[in-house]
Amino acid sequence: MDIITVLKALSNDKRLKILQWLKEPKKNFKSTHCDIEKDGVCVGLIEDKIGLSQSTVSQYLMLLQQAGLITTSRKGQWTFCRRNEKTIKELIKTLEKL
Amino acid sequence: MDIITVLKALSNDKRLKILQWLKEPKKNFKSTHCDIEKDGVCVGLIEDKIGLSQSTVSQYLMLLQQAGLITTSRKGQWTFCRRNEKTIKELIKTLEKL
DNA sequence: TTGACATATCGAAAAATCCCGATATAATAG
DNA sequence: CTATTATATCGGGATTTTTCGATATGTCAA
Repeated sequence: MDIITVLKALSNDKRLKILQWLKEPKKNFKSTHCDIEKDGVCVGLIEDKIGLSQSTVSQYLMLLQQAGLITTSRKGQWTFCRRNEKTIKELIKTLEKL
Repeated sequence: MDIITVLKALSNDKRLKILQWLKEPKKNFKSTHCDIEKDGVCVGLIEDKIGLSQSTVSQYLMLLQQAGLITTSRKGQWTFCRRNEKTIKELIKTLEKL
């Protein structure tokens, strides 16, 4: 985990929002075509909710992924996202020692 | 505490370094003219150590202060800095709930 | 009050971030 | 194979961040 990369990724209210939403995917997203609990949240659902362009969301998710804050998995035509609690815990541990 | 302001302030390795140094002022700074333990660390000591211009350091400290991460107090010609543990704890709490 | 030291503020160049629309790619339905 | 849907990537304009040198301000000592 690169602490600066992680902190930068979090330093944006839209990206922070995404991470918050992904904490409780079922509560925050509704899908007709997939099981959010099981699969995760697909990119399109985030796009619909956040009020940013498709390309921006795609780039933000890539950023969050590179920081290790989310993981993504492609299933057919969809890319599913979940939080990566490991990095979030690591971040908190690092900040506690800071 | 504005979480985005705090995260932005932390998202820079020099500023993070300053905050780390201020965790153990006595270990990280030597002063001839003041009692670090009692007064805090004066701006000049940070300037000497960090390898940035005086103006940049002054601005970074202002930024950290505005984020609530440090407090400063003027004593005579010196400005002394200390960590503000309150905000750091608040940040950690917020991230734990995130 | 004048000089020396400590710090703050100003103005700006360079780099990074934010965010978009257009376009590319990948997968599926028909 | 082709159109449609989902996502990724490219190129770029606008804004913010990074960092500096120059200058201003504030304080003390002589």
